[in-house]
Amino acid sequence: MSSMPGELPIPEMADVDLGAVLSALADPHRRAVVLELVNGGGTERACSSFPLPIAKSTRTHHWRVLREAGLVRQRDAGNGTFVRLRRDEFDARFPGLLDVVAEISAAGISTAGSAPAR
Amino acid sequence: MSSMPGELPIPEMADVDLGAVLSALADPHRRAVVLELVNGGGTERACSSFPLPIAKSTRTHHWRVLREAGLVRQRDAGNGTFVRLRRDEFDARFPGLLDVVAEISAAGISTAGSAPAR
DNA sequence: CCGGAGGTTCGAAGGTGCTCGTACCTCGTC
DNA sequence: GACGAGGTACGAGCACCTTCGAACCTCCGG
Repeated sequence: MSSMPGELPIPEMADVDLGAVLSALADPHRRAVVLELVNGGGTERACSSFPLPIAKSTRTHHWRVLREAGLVRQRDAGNGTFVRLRRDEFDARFPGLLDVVAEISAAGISTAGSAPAR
Repeated sequence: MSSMPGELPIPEMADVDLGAVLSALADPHRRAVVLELVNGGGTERACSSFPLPIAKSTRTHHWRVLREAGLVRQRDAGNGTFVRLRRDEFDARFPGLLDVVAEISAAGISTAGSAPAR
């Protein structure tokens, strides 16, 4: 439990369940967020910088789900909150999962121009 | 739409959504089944051969979910039904996903202490 | 000091998912 | 033909998920 200043509580990676992870990634909004984080290369991002077409309170809900599924770490900094993928930890516990999901999503989201088999 | 004798209707693989797949795999019972099928190497198996501790009607429900998520093909043969992974098709559309999930699950099922071969 | 942007909490509504029991069907077997 | 194993269809209960609005909080900037 990293009780660092502003750091929101997250589960021990060893306690994270694969079912919870898959459930978290099953939602389009959450998957889109994780996608951007993966493509962002481990950079920390402001929660407000994601163009999600949903209410504020719904966002808070989704951040909690992602946090409790062990996917992200969230930090409270003054007037805003920031998220960071738990890349290394997560990959150690679920090797290849993030990469595979990211690659598949990228292939499906592509501007239908370079999309292969269809 | 394979309307073969006894073949239950399944979606075109191109129409299968990643979210539906992840949802399907998020359930422990369904994941266990898929696991066994993956480890079974493409072999067809009787639906009744899975030791699921749930009611008959609940099984039917899970088979439908797996079918509609594009994961399995189901065949009605006389007094029983049989399932088969849509291995090749699925891998073409979601490369690596089954392998990754299978490997992670296998690692988690092991006696949780010994470092499994990786 | 005041306003607004960013977030959280709470409660509620609507939908979906997992579960079951019951009823019913279809084979294969005796 | 009767019976049982295997399955499906249907309805119900229950829990959870997603969504929202309203109220409230905390900062930063002017």
